[in-house]
Amino acid sequence: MASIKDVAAQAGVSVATVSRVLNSHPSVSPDARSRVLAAVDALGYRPNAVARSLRTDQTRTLGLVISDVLNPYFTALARSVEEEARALGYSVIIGNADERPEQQDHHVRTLLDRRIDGLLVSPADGASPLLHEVARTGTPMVFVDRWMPGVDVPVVRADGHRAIQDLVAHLHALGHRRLAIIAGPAATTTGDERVEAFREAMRTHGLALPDAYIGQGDFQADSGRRVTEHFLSLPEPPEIVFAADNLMALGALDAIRAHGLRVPEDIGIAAFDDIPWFVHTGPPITAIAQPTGDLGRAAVRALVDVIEGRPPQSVTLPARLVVRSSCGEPAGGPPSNRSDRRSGL
Amino acid sequence: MASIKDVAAQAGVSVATVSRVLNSHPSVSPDARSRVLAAVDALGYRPNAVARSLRTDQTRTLGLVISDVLNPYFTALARSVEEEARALGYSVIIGNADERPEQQDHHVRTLLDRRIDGLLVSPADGASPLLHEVARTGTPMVFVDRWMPGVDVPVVRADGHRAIQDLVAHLHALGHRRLAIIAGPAATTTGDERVEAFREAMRTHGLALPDAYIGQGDFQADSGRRVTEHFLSLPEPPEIVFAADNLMALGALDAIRAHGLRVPEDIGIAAFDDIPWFVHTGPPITAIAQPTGDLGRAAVRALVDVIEGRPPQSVTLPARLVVRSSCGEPAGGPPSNRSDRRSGL
DNA sequence: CTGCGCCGTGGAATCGATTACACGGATGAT
DNA sequence: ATCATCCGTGTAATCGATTCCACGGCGCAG
Repeated sequence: MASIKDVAAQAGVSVATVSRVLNSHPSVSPDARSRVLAAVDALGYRPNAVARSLRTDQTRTLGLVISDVLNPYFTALARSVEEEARALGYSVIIGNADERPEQQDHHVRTLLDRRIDGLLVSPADGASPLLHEVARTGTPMVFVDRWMPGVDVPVVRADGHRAIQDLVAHLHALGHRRLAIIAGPAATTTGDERVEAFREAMRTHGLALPDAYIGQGDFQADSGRRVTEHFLSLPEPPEIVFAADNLMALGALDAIRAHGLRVPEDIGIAAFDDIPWFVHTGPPITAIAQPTGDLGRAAVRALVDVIEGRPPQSVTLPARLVVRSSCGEPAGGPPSNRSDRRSGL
Repeated sequence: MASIKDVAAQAGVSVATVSRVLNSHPSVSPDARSRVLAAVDALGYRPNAVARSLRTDQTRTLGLVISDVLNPYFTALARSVEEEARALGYSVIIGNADERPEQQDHHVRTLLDRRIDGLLVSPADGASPLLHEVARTGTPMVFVDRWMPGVDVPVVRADGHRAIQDLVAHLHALGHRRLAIIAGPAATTTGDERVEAFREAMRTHGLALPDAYIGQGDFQADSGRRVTEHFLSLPEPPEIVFAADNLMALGALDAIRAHGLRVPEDIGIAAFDDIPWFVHTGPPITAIAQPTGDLGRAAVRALVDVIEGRPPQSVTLPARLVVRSSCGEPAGGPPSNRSDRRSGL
């Protein structure tokens, strides 16, 4: 592969001049510039980003460590992150933690070894010493979706409090009283937060939330299955199961189907995260939608602000309830939810 | 951030010795080794991968350019690719083409600029001059899922011929005669191939496949919607719509729902690609499943073979039909498909 | 006419690693 | 005792870029 030396030789100038042309430095004669450009073209020369990074101490690359690539919520996030980053002249390297703290740390370390300019993380684990260390050493970092309490880093996330209140109000209005939740890992802020918001909403509506109705999941489908099995085995099973993410909702559906039960007649279901498929499940699933696109864009902007020395901003955007029929037919009869005419994918 | 010089100073040795310890070169005294290790630990030193790559001319990184991150098939593929690569000591940088040739080329170029050791591509476009060029210059490359005819590069993919034959046989047995297909872009091999296999299977069963029943899609949900609208407006609409990927199936469902039609009573649906949600759609969708995990692993192994100078192998694995109820109840009555008890996500 | 300053350019240092080569000392063979 | 060998180590070249500094030539002002 041709190097800058080859270009310099071909153009009859020094490497310094070639570099100046390539970086559009002002003081280069039109003559030299065109000879360099011609040589670049002739040789199909492309600057070696590795060498350039070594010298300039910047890679124009962002690291994004997401909790799970198989989760449509995170891929939607990843997509908007990459798009915004590209628009700002950065590339993105994605690391998939698979909800496993060791794997998260592995990716963080690898990304740091490659000297990425900044890190976007959705921590799979509230207590990673490595991430604490990273924050302490001043590596530009922004948390997205989840965060770590006590770490002074901008956070970009959606707030589900209001939407969860709306959800419980909706369920209450439909006559449901026994509501259960499949929680995310307590080690994640989103896990905690959603349970707390749910608990609070239940209190607001004068409903009890017994411990038996709080199942411990891990944001993966299997745990949704397991917890739902448990709910169904209770002497008095819940009327509604609310899953704290879409994959656990998938698992819950698996379990319900395995028991030969019908939704919503025998048991209702709702989920945090809205995905295109929820429109077409049997029945369509009531969900809380997050503004993934805005989240991704805001996260990148905050991170780039840190990197380029501007004061960054934490951002919290509201999530919103999307009512479908998985908890019983909303008043007014047959499906008429206009927002569902297109899946938006 | 501490460099190798700092470690050398701290340990009282030269940088060469530090490097030797780090690369477990044999001739280092136990004493020096332990002093270096202590210094590394004290300083929290991590080798700069950028500098290392510049010197050794290898990055131990693979590039993966997929057609669409929002497509669960490709994220499943990406996950298995990353896993296998990690097992072999490589990292993976994912580029998302979004089914757009320019964006694909953008990522290919960026990856090459970073001097990745090898490239895994699922070409969004049959004729990218850039990819031709890359193949010609001998950059290690392997095609996965889709390929480019006439480019001499190993291909790892699933073969759907047999599964499509099985699908048409199944539909024929259910009494369906008017089958339509939503094809992928003709510029992709998978697009072409699936139509051809379908056409052949129709012929085998003595069925006609009029041009009006071949809709042109682009592997995205919107096109599935559009093509299905068209099918439904035909004087004699098809009894079954077969979508060449899962996103177009999603779009088809959107269109069918918008028309207030029921599946499978009014119209049946089947899809290429199986995803966990197909079990829970209303009704569960008959699909052709690809062995994504094996595909990803085989692709990485083939690529690493090329990189490390071993003879690589093209691999073709069979896809298989998974019958559910979206085309009508299979003989034997109510759902009893054991393979659907768990979603496998 | 002289001198100052600017412009275009090249030489060389630099980034942080790896590694070829040289060198001194110890060891073993004769 | 002598010499070859080997081991552990350090010096310095190198990878491919960027960028500081110096230098020659030219234009312009005094």
